[in-house]
Amino acid sequence: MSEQTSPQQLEKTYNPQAVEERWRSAHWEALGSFHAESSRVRGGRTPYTVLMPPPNVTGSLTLGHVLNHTLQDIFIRYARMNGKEALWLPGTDHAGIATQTVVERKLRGEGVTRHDLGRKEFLSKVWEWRDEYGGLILKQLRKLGISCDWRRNLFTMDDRASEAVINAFVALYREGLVYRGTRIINWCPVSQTALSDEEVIMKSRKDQLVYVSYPLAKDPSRSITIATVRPETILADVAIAVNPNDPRYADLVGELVVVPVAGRHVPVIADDYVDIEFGTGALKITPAHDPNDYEVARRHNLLAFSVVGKDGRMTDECGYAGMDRFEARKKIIDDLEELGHLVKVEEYEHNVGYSERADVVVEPYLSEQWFVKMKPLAEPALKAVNDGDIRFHPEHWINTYRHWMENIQDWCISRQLWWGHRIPAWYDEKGNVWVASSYDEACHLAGTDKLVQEEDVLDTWFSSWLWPLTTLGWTGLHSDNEDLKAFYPTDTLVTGPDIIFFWVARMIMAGMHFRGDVPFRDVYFTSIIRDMKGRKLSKSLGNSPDPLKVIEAYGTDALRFTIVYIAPLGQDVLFGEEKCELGRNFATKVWNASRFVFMQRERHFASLGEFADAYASFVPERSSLSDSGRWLMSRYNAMLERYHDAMARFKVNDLVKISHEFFWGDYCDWFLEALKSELAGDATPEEARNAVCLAVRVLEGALQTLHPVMPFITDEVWHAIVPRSTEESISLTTMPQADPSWTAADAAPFDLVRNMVSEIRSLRSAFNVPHDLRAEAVVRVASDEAERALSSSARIFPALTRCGVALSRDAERPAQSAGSVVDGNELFIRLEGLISFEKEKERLQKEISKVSGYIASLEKKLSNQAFVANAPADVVAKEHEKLEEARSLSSKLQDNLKVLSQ
RNA sequence: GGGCGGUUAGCUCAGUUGGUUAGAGCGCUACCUUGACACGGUAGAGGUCAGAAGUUCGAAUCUUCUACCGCCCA
Repeated sequence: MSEQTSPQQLEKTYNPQAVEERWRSAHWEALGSFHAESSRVRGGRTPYTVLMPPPNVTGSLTLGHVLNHTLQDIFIRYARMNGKEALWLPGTDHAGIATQTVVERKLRGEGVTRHDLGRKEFLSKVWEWRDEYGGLILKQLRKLGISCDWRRNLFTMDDRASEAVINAFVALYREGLVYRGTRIINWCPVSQTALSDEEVIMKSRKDQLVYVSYPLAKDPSRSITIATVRPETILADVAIAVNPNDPRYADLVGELVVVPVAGRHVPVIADDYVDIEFGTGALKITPAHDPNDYEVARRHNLLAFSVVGKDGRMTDECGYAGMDRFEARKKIIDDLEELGHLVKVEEYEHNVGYSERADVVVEPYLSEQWFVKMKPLAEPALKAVNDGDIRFHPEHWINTYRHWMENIQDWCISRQLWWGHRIPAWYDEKGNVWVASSYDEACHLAGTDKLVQEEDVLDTWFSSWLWPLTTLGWTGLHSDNEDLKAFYPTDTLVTGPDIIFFWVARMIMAGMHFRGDVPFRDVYFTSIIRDMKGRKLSKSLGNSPDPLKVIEAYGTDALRFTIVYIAPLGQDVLFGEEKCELGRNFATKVWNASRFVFMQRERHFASLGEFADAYASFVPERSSLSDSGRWLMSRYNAMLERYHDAMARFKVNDLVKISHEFFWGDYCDWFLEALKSELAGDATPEEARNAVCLAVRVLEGALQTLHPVMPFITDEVWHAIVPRSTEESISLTTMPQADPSWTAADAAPFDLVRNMVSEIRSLRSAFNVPHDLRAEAVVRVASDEAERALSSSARIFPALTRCGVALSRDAERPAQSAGSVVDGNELFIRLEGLISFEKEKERLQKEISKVSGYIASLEKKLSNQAFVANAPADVVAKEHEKLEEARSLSSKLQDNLKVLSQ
């Protein structure tokens, strides 16, 4: 046990770097403060688990990560401070294509390809790379001060996770949910691998729509014209299709036409798939290069063959072989023209699929791949969300989810890469496939050891979809352990809506299928961060600030606070580095206010020990508090109620605003300002100490509510409240709860004082009273309560308004004064030599006409029988009340005006 | 083509189940270095809530249509 305590005096200026260094993750990691244990759940504590979306191991920290992980940290710290056994599971993702690309690029710099090295050697190079650079993102995340259980850090290629992947694959295969088949898949010619539909991004692209005529074999004078955006694939045509209901081509169905350039004869077929409206109504059928054509060809028993290779170059026998597909496109248009087959060319804008990683046009490619049959998995996953077992925030994402689930396509999971989980399938000499968890098992099944393993690896998402299971130690169908029992299902998943299909939907499927229960209860979809012009952040635009530089300039707390403050649930956010001034300014405010409170503590207590004793036994009670103290307790408890409510509704953004507003607006601007004059006045030592204890108590509570957002500064200040060891933490304290016994009635007296202060300040300003001139005010109080409230806070007026305030039940308006009405009490400020009668008349006139307009609208409303008859009684009563007040205000103002006019 | 968002002060956004004289932050204007804080304080200016129609005693809020912007899926 360390006896070290933190300094009780705060430095004069707030230095975020020093403070944050003191309370870095490393400090808490060494102490194990954020470790969660299943044994404590068994002992009765409620678990709360957050699953970190594993960042890409090649990645470095972006603002997206900052937002996402700050939100997760807020959820987890909030839960921890509410007595839950809070577990945050961190890890990284092996990111097959991205990582392989990075390492291959590095090798290329050394003049080596992965094929030169061979698979085994290459993989060891990738691991070397991972060990050297793969920890970067985690190191950077630690800088954010996030409170994970780092002992449980998992990498998707770790043995435990790999075992789970293999076992899941084998299990699905045996259930008939994984299969191997020949299909048209999305092929990335750059990465040279298959991609799933989700890894293809549709982008608008200007191409040419080329009209080509195909002469009839029996009568070259007649022809049929088709329109295509991919003329280079004409070489692989197997038919021309028309709609059976299209009278234009009815007589041609069954005829043979000659494929231009290629010279082959292909039939004209009739198929419902053809859109009569599009182009000429005749469609070339090229089954190896278009999934729809592939289906048409199957229906008509036509063979498919390909003319574009894996590298995106032509493989035909018509003289284009070796040319890039886009060059071939240009050339064939020229050739068609020369041969007289080109009818016309139109500009044409359409959507084309691009590879997400390599950003090149994806080639629909006919090949044998592994797939997961999705329908049976989708059904329970859809039901879980429809039944509300999983809730989305914001809710509307349910529509997108539902639509995808209802139209789900099989998932292509094989990748022609080396980095990843190699598919556990082996081929014997006859080409039979044996799927098994190990080579030995496969040999046993095959009855031979002459087996060759499948070359392909699995899609990275095939390991990510098991994340809720593998992070808790699941390794296969029947595996179970204490962590799974205690922490599965997890609670809150924070992630971007862009991976709702890739990841969220598939995790739900895997959870339901392999564990029979949802993987999480709530999914919080984060905002997309854009620059100040609303553009997506990207490296190429150079509009992507480096979070680490922002942290250096403003502090981590400031960045965390700012990004959450500006990111409402479900809305995109526009981020500019300078917005962090918001967080920096607030951190400074927290620091300075705390410093002030501690100064008062030093002043009114003989020693820290004496304070600590008094503070330990301090209970804020109405009888011992001033009006401002009671007001503070009322506001504080109202704040707490809204704060917890915001959290329950996943409105993290509101929660931050609520704490911020309370701290700055209520605590600093009013309570501390009032406290200054209370302590400077004739308060007894006991009253003063009581007030200081209250100030510290509410400061401590406010720090607690801010802690999930600003972990560093709150821990620093918290340690200065009373002597506390550096092994203690505000993060391990219990979050204050609202005490409903404090009500608005407790706030009322001081609210009148506040309103009076504001009105006096307004009048001073309206008449340009020099700020250093002390003025005299008279208040004709309207009630005993008002008199009591104003007189008991009388000493704060001079400090806050530079006015002496005299109270009276029957004061006359002093000559040469400005007048106003505050909550029914008449206020006059003597302004000898300053007041312009004309100006005051004008001001009153303006005020009166404003109130008259208001009165008129209320009268109109209340004289409307339909309103009185239909509106709820309390609403009508409220309107009457408003009218009364407005009338009384109006008459007082008019009296004022009359005095001036005499 | 289908779906989902958005349109409120110069800018960025709040506005809970319809019942306010429509709010905040930034920016702007004026004043203020008062022993916590100028990364601060005080006061102020600024909006016919995209447009139209409808429902209602009452619409920024509900319905329909229109326009524009953004995203997702075909």
